[in-house]
Amino acid sequence: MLEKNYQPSEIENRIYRAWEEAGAFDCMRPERKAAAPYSIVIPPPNVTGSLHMGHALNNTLQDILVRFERMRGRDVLWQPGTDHAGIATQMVVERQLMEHQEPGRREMGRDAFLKRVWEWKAESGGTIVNQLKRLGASCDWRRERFTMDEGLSRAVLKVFVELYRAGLIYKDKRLVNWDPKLLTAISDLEVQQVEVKGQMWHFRYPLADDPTKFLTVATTRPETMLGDGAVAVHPDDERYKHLVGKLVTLPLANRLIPVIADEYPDPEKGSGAVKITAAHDFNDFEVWYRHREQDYFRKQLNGGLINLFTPEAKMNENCPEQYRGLDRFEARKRIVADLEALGLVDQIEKITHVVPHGDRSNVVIEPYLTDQWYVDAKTLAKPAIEAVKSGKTNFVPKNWEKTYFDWMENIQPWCVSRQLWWGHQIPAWYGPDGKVFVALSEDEAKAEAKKHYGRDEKLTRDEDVLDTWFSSALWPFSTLGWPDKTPELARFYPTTALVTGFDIIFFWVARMMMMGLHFMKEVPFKDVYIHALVRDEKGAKMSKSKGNVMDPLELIDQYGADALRFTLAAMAAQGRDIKLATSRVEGYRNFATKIWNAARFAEMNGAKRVAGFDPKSAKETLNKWILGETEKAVREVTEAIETYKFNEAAGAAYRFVWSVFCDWYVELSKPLLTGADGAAKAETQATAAFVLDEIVKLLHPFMPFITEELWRVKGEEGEARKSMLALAEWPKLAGLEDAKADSEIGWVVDLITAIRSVRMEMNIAGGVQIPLQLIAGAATKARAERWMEALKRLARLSEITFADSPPKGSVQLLVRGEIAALPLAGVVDLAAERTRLEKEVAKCDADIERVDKKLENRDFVARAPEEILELEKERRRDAQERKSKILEALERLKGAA
RNA sequence: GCGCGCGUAGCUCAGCGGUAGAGCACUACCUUGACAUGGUAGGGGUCACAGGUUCGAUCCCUGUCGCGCGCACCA
Repeated sequence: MLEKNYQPSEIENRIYRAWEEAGAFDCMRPERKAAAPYSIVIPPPNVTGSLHMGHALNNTLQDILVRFERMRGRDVLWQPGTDHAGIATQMVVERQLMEHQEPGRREMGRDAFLKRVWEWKAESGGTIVNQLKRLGASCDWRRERFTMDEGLSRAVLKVFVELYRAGLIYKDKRLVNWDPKLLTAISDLEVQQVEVKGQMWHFRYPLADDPTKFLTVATTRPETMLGDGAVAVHPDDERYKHLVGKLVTLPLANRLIPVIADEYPDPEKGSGAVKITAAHDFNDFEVWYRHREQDYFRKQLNGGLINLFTPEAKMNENCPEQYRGLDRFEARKRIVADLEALGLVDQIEKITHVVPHGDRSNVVIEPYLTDQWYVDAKTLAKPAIEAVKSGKTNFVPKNWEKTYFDWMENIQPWCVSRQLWWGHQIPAWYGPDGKVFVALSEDEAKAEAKKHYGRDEKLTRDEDVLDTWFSSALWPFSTLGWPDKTPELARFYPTTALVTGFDIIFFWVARMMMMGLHFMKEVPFKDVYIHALVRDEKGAKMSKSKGNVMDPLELIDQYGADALRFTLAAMAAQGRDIKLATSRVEGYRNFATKIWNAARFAEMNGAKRVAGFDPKSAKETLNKWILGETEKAVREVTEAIETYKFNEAAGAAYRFVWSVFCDWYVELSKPLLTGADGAAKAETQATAAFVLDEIVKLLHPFMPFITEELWRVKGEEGEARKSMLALAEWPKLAGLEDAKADSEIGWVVDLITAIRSVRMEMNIAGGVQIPLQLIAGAATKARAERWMEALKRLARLSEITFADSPPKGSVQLLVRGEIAALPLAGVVDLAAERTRLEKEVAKCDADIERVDKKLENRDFVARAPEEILELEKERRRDAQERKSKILEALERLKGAA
């Protein structure tokens, strides 16, 4: 016996365990050897993270696809795993050390620190996996991987070495985005442009020839002036032409720097003269690069590039003594003050400008000249662009392809080295002279070094680790066992679909494309489904600081995983953010209850599954009708999931279950289930059980827990079922739609609805039973007799009789062209009834007029397609007929008055 | 500056060349034998605005206004 209400919390854990024990999510199950493979790799969450709403959406959608395909008989692999998330994880552990007032990572040293991170991983690493299970994610957990486990590390090593040997990874000295808080280089993608209020300082640099005259430059970062190598002006700028080639004095540093001509300065902007600090500004670096062979740069220290800030945030020896070792903002203050004292500050403007910030540290990024490792992304991007152009990989929705192309076609070298400890250490060793040996192991590097130097030399390994996204880029093949030739790799690569958020198209999708194509010679996935962000109900991004974060686990506790999943699916329309309100989750929790109660109804009425029940054998009109409706629903849901229209799939299932099955089939089946006709009763029980089974299958990808539970409980002859719904066969129905059944049930529905409506309008109390008189032909009479009991119950009728004309003073309804009369003279106000009918007539007139207008339009008649023309004509006929019937009814009413 | 998207019922959103839909909220009524986490009925929309294409535009095109996002630049 089912409980009255569905209690998700009592069932979900048990069901999930049952799936795992049955190996329901295992790929390569023996019975599916011949089945077509279907694979998805999970976007690996941070191993020490916890489930947020974005994960909930992302994994719900994947789970829908995976469960759907599993039921369709495919050999499904949903490959799970977690990411080591270099910067994020290292930051968390460092914060912990600080909170516990323990020594910092530099004091404790690399090995001890890494030990701590591994401990933290061991401690918190299972959290997110368990949370995914609570959501119902049907991953093959046997195959769970971690980006820093042994196998994946081997893949990283091999990729790095091979790309290096192919010249696609190289070390280069160029400007990087330096994060002064985390003390590491980061990639362009990790830089966020933030609009801030700031100031623009205008400084006067005295001319060397004539110190009473000045050249004015402007800057937003005064402290960088100490590293200036030149002042640039536009070659056509008449104001400065005479100064080109002359020297100016760099104040405070007391160096002479040249005035050079370059296209870069915009004469319209500021003073038109730009200070060139090549080691601290990307544009200035370009200017320097163009002029690097000129004497005036060559003579300068360090090839003309003066680095002010070392990784320890100290200023180096090129910096005047009094500013050394200062924090950059402190240096800024002092330099401005000192220049002011010298009378060299021309003006200070208040401005709003965009300043680069580190996405993790949230501090201002410093362009900084260092040696880093780069991937030649431009070369790798070419086949990755081609693969999407040729349709080997498809983006859904398609418009994301443009974003992908824009970025890929302008791709910059990818800086992959990070000055962190947590991650894959770069497999590069240096000899005493700085010569680099990139190799799969230290031994291999030593051997190479010996060959090079002719003797054993002490080698030191590169301290840096790789960008986290480097290992993520290999995920679709590294998780399948690459570089080994595993059966899984052969079977499941390329994967079928990738489901991810638009925010990591560049970080992840693009890079998987590049690496997959390079190393596997095939795209990593055929479809990329890009979903939107989950926002709060007002449309704001969820963030801890705003306090508007919704916790998926709390929602699961409160409403059940199925309700949350269904909500996310129902709202996942392509190309639109999800604004999530708890009222929606509550609504779909109610839906779960509704399904539960429909099953309870079936149970109470002895609707048990009949083995071998053939839906085509149904004789009863009602059963034929619901079977046809089921077929329609199956078709809609199937097509929608196939095309990644999750919201349409969820909507179709919802409407079918609630508005069709519960609202009408259940109600109309009651007389059959309690009636005397044994054959009809048995068929209805079997049909109800059959349709309920189909419902539970259709909903399973969306609501796996409740459906699995109902499947289990509602076995044949009431026995608990041994098989798992997760492995059951997806509904396949055909040839069940029946026009005659549709028409009869449609009439019943229309009649009941019309009577209910008029009862309300006439203020007839719900408990009052009223008589109905049908003025109808033989066919309708037969129908009415067949549906007598249901009609009486659902429309609250005392009796149904038949007559040739309506009794005097009755309320007259037009249902499918025939009059249904409610003899209510004395009960209802006849004047009100007259008004009601007059309104009906007016409505008909409006309809007729609208159609007439169209039909009078020659162009319409000449150009509209045949079927539209027919439709309109039919509408006119219908409205006309309706109108005349109602007019007759009005006459009769008047006659009665 | 370049690109993408969005303005549809009070709210959150579907839809999309052929008479506007859902959920929530609202109003009224109903404890009828699956379900009050329910049922029944109802109110509520010049589909942002202006042009154009079309027999016909909420839907396609152009522009305007408003909002959001991404990328690039800013001495």
